[in-house]
Amino acid sequence: MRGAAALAVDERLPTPLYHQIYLILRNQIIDGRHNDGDLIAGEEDLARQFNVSRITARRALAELAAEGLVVRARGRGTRVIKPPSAPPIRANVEGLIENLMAMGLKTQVKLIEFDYEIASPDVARALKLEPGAEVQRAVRLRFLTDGPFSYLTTYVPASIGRQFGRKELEREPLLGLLERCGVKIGGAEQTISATLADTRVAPLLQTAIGAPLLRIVRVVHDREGLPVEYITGLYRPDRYQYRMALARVETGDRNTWSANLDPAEASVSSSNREKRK
Amino acid sequence: MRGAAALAVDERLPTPLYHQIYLILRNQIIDGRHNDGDLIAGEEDLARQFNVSRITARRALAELAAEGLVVRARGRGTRVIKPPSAPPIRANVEGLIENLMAMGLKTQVKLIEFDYEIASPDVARALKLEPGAEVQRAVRLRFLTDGPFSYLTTYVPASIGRQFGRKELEREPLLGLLERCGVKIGGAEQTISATLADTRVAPLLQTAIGAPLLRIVRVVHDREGLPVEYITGLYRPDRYQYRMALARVETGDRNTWSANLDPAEASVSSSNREKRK
DNA sequence: CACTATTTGTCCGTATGTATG
DNA sequence: TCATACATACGGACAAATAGT
Repeated sequence: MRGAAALAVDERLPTPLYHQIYLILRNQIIDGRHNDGDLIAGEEDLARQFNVSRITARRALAELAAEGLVVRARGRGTRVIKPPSAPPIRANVEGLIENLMAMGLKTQVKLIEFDYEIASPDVARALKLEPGAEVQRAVRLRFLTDGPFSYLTTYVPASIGRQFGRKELEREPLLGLLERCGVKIGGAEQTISATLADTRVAPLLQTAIGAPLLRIVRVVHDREGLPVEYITGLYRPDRYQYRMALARVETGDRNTWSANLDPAEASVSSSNREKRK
Repeated sequence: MRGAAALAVDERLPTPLYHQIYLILRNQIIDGRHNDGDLIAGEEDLARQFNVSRITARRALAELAAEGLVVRARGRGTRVIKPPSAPPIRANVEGLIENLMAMGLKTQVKLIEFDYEIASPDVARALKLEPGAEVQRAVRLRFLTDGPFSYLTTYVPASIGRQFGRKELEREPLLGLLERCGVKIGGAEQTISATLADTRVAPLLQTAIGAPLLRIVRVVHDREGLPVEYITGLYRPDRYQYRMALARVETGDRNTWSANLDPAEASVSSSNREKRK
């Protein structure tokens, strides 16, 4: 009895009802709960389901139609249009760090901001600098053929950053620049999370304000464990996803679980779907 | 010249202006751009920055204050209140799959829905079942001490799922149940992405509609490569983050990059911050 | 070819929320 | 606080296209 699960919208929220419903339906379609051409609930049905007026339900469907997720026709109902499969173009690399390099080489970059500034508390802590130390800060946009997919803010200790400038950053991946500065990169730690697009990044990433973004914060360190780069990346989830394979590894006689990241790769999907007319 | 970057709100969006501004300020505070007790822009300043009226700016600040992110006092301005550091409690496990098991054992689970149904197209494809095959579907909420942090929807082929029921699902992690059914788990593939909380999951995760969520879609397969479980998990990013360490590995004489996930772990942070009064 | 049921498209009037000055 | 403008949401009514009998 799936339909019995209480679907509800909340009138007290700042978001309009029609948009709440739109989001739910959109999720259902993207999650693959329908086949291409499937008939979905009409205006009257939706209105009953969500306990709203027909006009409100109608507007939610209109938003879906404006985005091209459904087609509507009088007397025929509302039908789901599945995107032309949008097969994820995967970077054919193995290994995560190699992948990071390959990404830097295969995509186009635009340098948005570049300056030297006093490290903010969080940045200083991550790079293990004393408060007040200077860092090089760069904001870059990364492009795929069909548009921007990532917004990267990088911090490098000024001592290292002085050895290259704007032009190098626009041409080469930062990891490569660091290596050429004599930094022996040992590894990295990263945290994957999610945020919303605010008014600064939304226009740059050509997405809507309040759209979900994948957020990856990474600290790269050299072989001595000294941090050399602090980067936070915001990614459009429709164009970039983090893919990895987990393999079970038997360790000795105990029936313990251990794991290993085997063929790890970030997949870049090229969906050309647009937001909000 | 960081402040010069054009901050703007979009009037064409369905979200009210005051709420857009609220989200921006909230992000800035959470991202650590201020220290505890820092003074932030007042009503007049905000109104100028975002090109809105003072009342609108005021309301954004009022929402922040209601959430406890700032304190406001006449004549003293608006000051940031940093959450009590909220140190992420890390699961002390090594290895990703082991981690998945440990998570299942250490956290509380509530079974929301449980039924058998015909596999939707995407589920059938992921589990390599022919269209129309039956699957066991379970929706679970996972709790930390301070509240829910993940919403999990799992699909298991009915042939396997018939061997356990509701009670087992509430007590044991699904991976353990599968093992006891004779399934030899070989590994998994997962994709990490981001979405928005819709009206179904938002109340369950005790978060706002439209809040960002980490989304992990995973297919677990046995040693023959046959899929045995399809799971999509939605996670509150303030309570659950995906942490991993990347290590550079020298492979032979070529100066190539290879990578390995070494001490991988998911960190669970216990922030007790509440949303929307 | 009706006739009908269904479903979308369009219109009205009204009440409330949002935002400005 | 007030007046104004616009968006949101409701209920109801009718027209137009489609599919089935």
